[in-house]
Amino acid sequence: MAIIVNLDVMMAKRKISSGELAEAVGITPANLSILKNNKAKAIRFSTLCRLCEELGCQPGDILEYRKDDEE
Amino acid sequence: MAIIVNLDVMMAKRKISSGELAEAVGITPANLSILKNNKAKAIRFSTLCRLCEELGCQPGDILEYRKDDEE
DNA sequence: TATAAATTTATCGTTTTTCGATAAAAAATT
DNA sequence: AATTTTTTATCGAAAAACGATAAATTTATA
Repeated sequence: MAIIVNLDVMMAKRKISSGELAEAVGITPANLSILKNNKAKAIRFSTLCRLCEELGCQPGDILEYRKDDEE
Repeated sequence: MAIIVNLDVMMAKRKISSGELAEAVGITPANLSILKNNKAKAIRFSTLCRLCEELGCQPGDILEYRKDDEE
């Protein structure tokens, strides 16, 4: 099982690029990429907060719990 | 704005105590308490994962983005 | 109400991980 | 093909989780 970071969906909805989102959220594009591609092992609430704010969404729209055998 | 950790709701639904949940998830009751009472500033996906697994829920059931003026 | 149990708070040390800065590689766009 | 965007990688510093532990507080119970 794992936690999946699903930023792409909301980014597509808001029509915002990685560069723009990184800029808006205040993290480097490199770090956003790590988050976006499930390379991160944790997240600060401050970062999650700014992501939700910028994307106008809830943590549940970004984070997903998935069992190994699912999907 | 802030990220709110809302474990109580799911714990009540599953009728599980803090002690039991800590035990099941594999963290100390002290650390679960910190998480549960919004004293944590970040969370490891491995911990969030085990919480979701044990409570049979999604991250969205536990984490909430809330604007300062709301609620 | 007194006692016991559960939960919360606090501190310390260690380990983990974010995150910035940066550069290079890869991919996508024009 | 050239440019832009995104991803990957590395390094170091700062932040924070987390365990262990103990004390304080709250809650439950006899």
